[in-house]
Amino acid sequence: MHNINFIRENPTEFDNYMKQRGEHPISNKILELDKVKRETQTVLQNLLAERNSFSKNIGKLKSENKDASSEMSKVDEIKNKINNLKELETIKDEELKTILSRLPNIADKTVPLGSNEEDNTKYREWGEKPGFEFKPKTHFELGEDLGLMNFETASKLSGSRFVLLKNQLSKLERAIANYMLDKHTNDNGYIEMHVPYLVKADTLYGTGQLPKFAEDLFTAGDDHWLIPTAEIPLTALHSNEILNINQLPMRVTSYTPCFRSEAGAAGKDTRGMLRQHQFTKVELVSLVEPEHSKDELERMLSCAEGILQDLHLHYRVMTLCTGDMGFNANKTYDIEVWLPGEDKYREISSCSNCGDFQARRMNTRYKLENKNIFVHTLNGSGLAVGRTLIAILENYQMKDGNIKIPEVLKKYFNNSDTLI
RNA sequence: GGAGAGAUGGCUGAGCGGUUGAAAGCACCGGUCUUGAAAACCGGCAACGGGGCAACUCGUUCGUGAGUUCGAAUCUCACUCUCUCCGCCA
Repeated sequence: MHNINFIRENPTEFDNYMKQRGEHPISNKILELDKVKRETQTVLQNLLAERNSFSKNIGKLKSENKDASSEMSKVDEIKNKINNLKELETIKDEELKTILSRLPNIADKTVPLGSNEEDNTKYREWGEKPGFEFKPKTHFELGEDLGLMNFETASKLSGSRFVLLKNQLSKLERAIANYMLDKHTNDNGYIEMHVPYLVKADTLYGTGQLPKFAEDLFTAGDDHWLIPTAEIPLTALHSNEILNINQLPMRVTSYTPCFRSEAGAAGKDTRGMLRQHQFTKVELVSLVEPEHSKDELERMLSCAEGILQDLHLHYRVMTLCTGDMGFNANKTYDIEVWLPGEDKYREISSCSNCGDFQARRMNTRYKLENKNIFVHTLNGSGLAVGRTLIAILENYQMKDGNIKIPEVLKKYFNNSDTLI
């Protein structure tokens, strides 16, 4: 949610920012609504003040056993006006909120301008593509050949975009998650959380998924929605609260399943387990003071990169351009891991600074010298577990189709060198 | 699922339908005292919004939403949540 004061003071600048994000100029409409609302509010409040003073007077007169009928009839007159203005104010306020709640965050100055992923820029890269003496297979070829990855059974149970992992692959998924959580909690200062996977619409509004992106979500009825990422419950932990400054920075992590309808992705990545309705992810979330959020984004990115480095997986970091960034973010880095089977880089983590955009929506503030200040929120995958499993399969495959186990994961496999 | 109790400021907790935005205590901030700290004492301390250059002022908010009333934290209704007991249960 945007600060209306900023729009009042910088309407043209605001429109330019929105244009970068692919929106039409709208500040005129916003300011007109804002003006009418405020004018209405001023008149309304004066009437309320008048009514209150009459009412107080009535109370006084009655306690003195005097006649108050003329005061009472005056209040009666005011009442109609009050009701009409109240209605008008509510309507204008709702119109305003409808518009504001659907506008994306403003991009940071350091974000490259652009309209789609073609315009993303490379921030850095690490490692190099592994060489193979044979043609590397895709993860689903490897998984199916090993008999440990099964799409038919999953689709029998649940339809398309689900997968069944068996035995050592199921264990690998668990080992990856454990490794990530251990690292983030032991070395990176994150507190592990076990969170609800169903949340209320209010919560999703706060983090920005609603009202605009309802079609991307699964709902379980009765105002229960399946989380598309642990970012939702983690970021909203302190919604409608005023934190003490010594609670910041707050760094939390959680390993959860994520549920996404993939509404706009028909026909995309239909083979394999790259794009599923359900996947697991270790999520990182930070709440920080405004002046620290830029540094925190770099820190978070490094925490995510650290996992890939430990796994010796080659990757590059992309700075998303204004047109490719998500709704909430003022800046986003995507980490793209190299997948030799696909012969492509694929997103395995996305780290975003949301500034105070989400904090305004969910009303999370902290107290500083008697002032209440919106926190800045950041979220990042550290990492997507399913895609990490894919990356390990494709990068650690051997000619015979067996998979080497990365050094740091061996402890979860009785120090075995290979999966089978 | 059945029966009962409750929801008030950062926390605990008072609150006859009429200066109650709300007592008191704790916490917190400032000050006095002290070599320093503690204790004691004094003072301050809700949020959001409108108007104003400002001092300031007005409005809204006592779980949420409706209603009664000239006036609601206080009365009525609905909903949500929490707690206790019983039943069921991973």
